[in-house]
Amino acid sequence: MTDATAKPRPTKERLIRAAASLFPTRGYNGVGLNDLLAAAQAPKGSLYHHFPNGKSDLALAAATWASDSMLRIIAESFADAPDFKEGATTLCYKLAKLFDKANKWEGCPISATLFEGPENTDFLVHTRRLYDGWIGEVRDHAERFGLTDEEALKKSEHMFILLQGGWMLARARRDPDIIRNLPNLL
Amino acid sequence: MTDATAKPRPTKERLIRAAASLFPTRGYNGVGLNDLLAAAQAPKGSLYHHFPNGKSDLALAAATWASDSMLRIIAESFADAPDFKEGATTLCYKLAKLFDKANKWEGCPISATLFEGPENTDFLVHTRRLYDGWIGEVRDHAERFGLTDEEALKKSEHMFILLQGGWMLARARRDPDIIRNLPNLL
DNA sequence: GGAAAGCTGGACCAATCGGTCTAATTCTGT
DNA sequence: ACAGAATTAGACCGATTGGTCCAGCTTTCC
Repeated sequence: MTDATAKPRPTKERLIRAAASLFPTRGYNGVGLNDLLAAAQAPKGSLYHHFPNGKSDLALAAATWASDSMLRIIAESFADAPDFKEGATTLCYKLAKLFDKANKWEGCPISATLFEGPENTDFLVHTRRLYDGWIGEVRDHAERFGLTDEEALKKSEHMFILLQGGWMLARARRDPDIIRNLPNLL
Repeated sequence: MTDATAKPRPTKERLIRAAASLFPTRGYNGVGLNDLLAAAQAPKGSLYHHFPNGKSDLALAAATWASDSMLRIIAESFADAPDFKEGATTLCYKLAKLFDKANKWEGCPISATLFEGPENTDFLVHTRRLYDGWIGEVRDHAERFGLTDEEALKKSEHMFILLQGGWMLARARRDPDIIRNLPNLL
């Protein structure tokens, strides 16, 4: 079946990727363990070996993994930008492209995964930390472009809000252009 | 138990109110029929009498009901406003107050209820319609204040995006002031 | 008063949920 | 080659899920 030379991804990573793919589209409670395990091609034993707390552990890990991807995209977008606004524009175009490509119309990987999970405090804290990670990454670039600390913070929070809100409207309308137009609102 | 003179709310309405209260906090899949029925103090038979398609029907009705409440809040906010920005500010303050008061930190009643429901097309269509209802209501007021059609549309979509994104950040941070500050980003 | 319609109460159902547990298997270092 | 650890495989579990169904209670209307 699988090519003998291609070594398959380790199980733990397969689980995380499957979770990061499923949770944002159907939400934490909308995805069952069976879906997860089928998508990851892993048996139940492996799940509870790698994630002793089961589903919730996996969800936290998946959200972190997805968040790291986003941090990378943010960094790439601002890396070669001449100024903040161009960086933001690049970022929005990259994200819109993801929508186009996957045609999956998933929600924000953090919000969709963590907001509707258990009332657990861990989930709330984790959500906040990951959000702040995004905002912090954008803020760093804003400061790099000469904005004062306060300006940079405001700017990055503004960017975050637009992204989250635009994401939602784009999802409902199935229209990635909404995200592409976001920088005009900055 | 209940005052004999006070006639209880009809069952159908109790179900809708319970759904509109539970779904936004825990999401469509996070709320079971048992929770719903317990909160509404109604037996299962009543649910399927009033909503033949069960949970999904109820969710659609609850989202519509919540959306109507929001439309009313929007109208009230802009009714006596001298200009668009003041109307928007009043709206944000009203919404922030809801957060303060209920201390429930629920999500947007439409997004939380409908986005993670069944893959059903009805849900998507309904989401879009309700969203457009909000945007349309704001747009009407913008036009009333003399903006051109195009300006008004842009403004109202902008407002919507800020509201959705700000709502999310406010929820994660448990900080209603984020919503109060939204008009400054317009 | 009586029949029909509207509504309620809840027993009951198959399917699925998240989770546990243990035996077998595979990997690792020596 | 071998021991011990890491990992897999999946049978199994009780609880809960959304949904069906019907007997009975009210209400309404003639």
